[in-house]
Amino acid sequence: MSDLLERLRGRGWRMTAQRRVVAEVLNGEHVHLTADEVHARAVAKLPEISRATVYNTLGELVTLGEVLEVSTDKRAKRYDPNAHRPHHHLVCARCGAIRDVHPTGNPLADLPDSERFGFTVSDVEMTYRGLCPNCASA
Amino acid sequence: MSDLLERLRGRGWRMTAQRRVVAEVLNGEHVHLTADEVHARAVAKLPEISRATVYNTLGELVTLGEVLEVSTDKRAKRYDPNAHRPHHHLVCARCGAIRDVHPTGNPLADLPDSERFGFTVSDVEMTYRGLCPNCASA
DNA sequence: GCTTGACTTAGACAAAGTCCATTGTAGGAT
DNA sequence: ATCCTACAATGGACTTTGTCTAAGTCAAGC
Repeated sequence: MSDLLERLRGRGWRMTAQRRVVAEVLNGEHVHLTADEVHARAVAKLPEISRATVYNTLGELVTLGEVLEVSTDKRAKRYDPNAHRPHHHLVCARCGAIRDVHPTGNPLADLPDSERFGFTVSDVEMTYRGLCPNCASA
Repeated sequence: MSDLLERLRGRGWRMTAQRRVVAEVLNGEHVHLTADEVHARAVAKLPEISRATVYNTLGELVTLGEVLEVSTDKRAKRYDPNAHRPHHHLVCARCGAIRDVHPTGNPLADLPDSERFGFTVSDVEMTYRGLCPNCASA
């Protein structure tokens, strides 16, 4: 976590209380929070932080590649602090719980040229859907 | 297209002018429209149709499995009338163009049990990202 | 300890979608 | 053919998620 702050400082980031708090929230719990949840947790640590700042900071972290935006749920973007190991997601269709997963195989190779329509394909994002143990038993 | 209307009627759907128009819009163009675009096209055919009705009808079509919700873009849901042949999506990172694609392989089999966390996994959604020929040459 | 430009703030604004009370109507019953 | 009624549509207020702006604040270099 302090390494994250180090990296950011190394990139010429001006370190402010607000940015530190946002970075701490993301590093603290390895879950996938929405911007609003990040804001709520940030407010708990620094009451006067504003919504705009949280949005700005999240946006900067995404630009810097320190955090990923995930949109498994169609309501709000979620932020994934685990940006350094590529991975996909497994989402509970009922409660929305998200886990990081690492499928085998190379999905990029599974898209034949004839299915590329001239696109330069650079990335795949896979979202597995199902029911988590809790929701399945309910 | 009339088969869509037939199927719906067969399922006890009450057929109204509004629903017919929405179904026609979706069947007419095999592109991925946002709810607002559907609404705009529906208004062209039936000026007094309301936004809420379009949203309701789209939601019902999704529930009935006649149409898929796609959220490749994080702004708005898009609706994919091609619900009967399973497929994935290829999205241009710059202009947002979407194509349906059919990768080879079975991505569900690529998720080992150890990566399922007790979930009952039923579905995968793959989004390939890249640049379309137009945007790549620009 | 100043200065300065980057950062933060609050609140207005915007886009996408939902809710609800009221009005309308499809389709079965008569 | 007409009537009934449950289901559907309407429109406008509301909510959620996110962006923008003008003015104030402060981290860091000197």
